Amino acid sequence: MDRRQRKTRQAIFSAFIELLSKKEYSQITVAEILEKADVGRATFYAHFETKDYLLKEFCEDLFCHLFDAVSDNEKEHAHIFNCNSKDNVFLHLFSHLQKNDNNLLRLLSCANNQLFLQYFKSNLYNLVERELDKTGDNREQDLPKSYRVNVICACFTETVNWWIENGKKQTPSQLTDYFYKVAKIKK
Amino acid sequence: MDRRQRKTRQAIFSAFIELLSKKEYSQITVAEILEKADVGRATFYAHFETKDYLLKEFCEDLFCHLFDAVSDNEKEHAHIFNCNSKDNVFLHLFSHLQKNDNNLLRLLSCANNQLFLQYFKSNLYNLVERELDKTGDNREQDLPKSYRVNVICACFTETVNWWIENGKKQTPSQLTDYFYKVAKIKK
DNA sequence: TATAATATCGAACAACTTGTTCGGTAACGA
DNA sequence: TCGTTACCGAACAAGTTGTTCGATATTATA
Repeated sequence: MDRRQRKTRQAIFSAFIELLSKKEYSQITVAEILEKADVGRATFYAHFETKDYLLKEFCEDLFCHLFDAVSDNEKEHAHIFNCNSKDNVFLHLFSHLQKNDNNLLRLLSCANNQLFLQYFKSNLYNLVERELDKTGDNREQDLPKSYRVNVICACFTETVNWWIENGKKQTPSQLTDYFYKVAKIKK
Repeated sequence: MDRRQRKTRQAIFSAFIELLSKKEYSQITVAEILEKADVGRATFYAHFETKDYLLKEFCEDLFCHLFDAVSDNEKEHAHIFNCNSKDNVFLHLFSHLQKNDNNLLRLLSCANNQLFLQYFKSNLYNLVERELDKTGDNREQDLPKSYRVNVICACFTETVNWWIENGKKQTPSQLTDYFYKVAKIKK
């Protein structure tokens, strides 16, 4: 990718983040993004078909990085973020969230949180499914597997949401503790 | 309220429901609503400040009816829907949903479901809190009460969501059973 | 360094959307 | 019956979206 393209793309993403933390997604206009990113109108549309596509690509970038980091840790027990390799995946996720990687928290706690939580949840699904398979947990309860996975995802998401809305007072390991209590997953 | 006002309001709501089940909320224009409702532009804006206010009032109408019905049942053990008064509130809610009162299911299962699930959840909060107080459940676990309530709401909402997305195969009492298993509320 | 490719600019553009205004008409409640 | 008020419809300004174009600057590459 051309350096100019990278720069433009980054400028647009940065402007977008800043605006998102101030106002609702639907209230943001392309003109505002252009001004803040200092980018021409035609250039914007050369990168993104519409504002919705900007959001989509933006979220994909964001969450891919987060979940890739977690998955890498799972496989190689060591990755770019230098986490404790013995962490379980959920503690790991909570830790990344606390470290505020990629301004993720800023987005999850703004007025647009529902939008991001949605993306967040869908990324979570595979992770939870893998975790359940690993522990053989789902056989113990007389519940459809997809139901159990969905509920656990919802619990995790709600844990993050609650944590943010209540001032982020708990540590990642406390959150993990809470989460395991309500989700009742085998350790 | 003037009969003309009632009729106009209802016409707009109906048009809105129909459009919502076909396309995304953000893609719906006021002009489309006007055409389907057969109502003048000025009239629309005499009723609702903006499209967002239309959504807000619409949701309030919708969920107030549902949750009022449930609350009434709780208090008086008999209400307009002629439900079994011995039902617990959650079974009661699932039953109403299955009966498709007020086209709620149509809305909860369309592309805009997140929009409504959000409203749904906020209405659920008080209900769950009351239920926990009644059973004294929250004292048993070493978890903040607001956290527990939020998680239970999320579980309920996710149960509904999962049920709809998987073809509504379960009965209300099965759903209640599932829900109690994952939420672990005292009966 | 020279060259070809291409990303950006900026300005203008049509099409559409939003929310308001206003005089005339019809339906309503009392 | 009569005064009130909701509705109509048409027009309107302001703002937004997405496109087009030629000119300019940056880039990768040979």
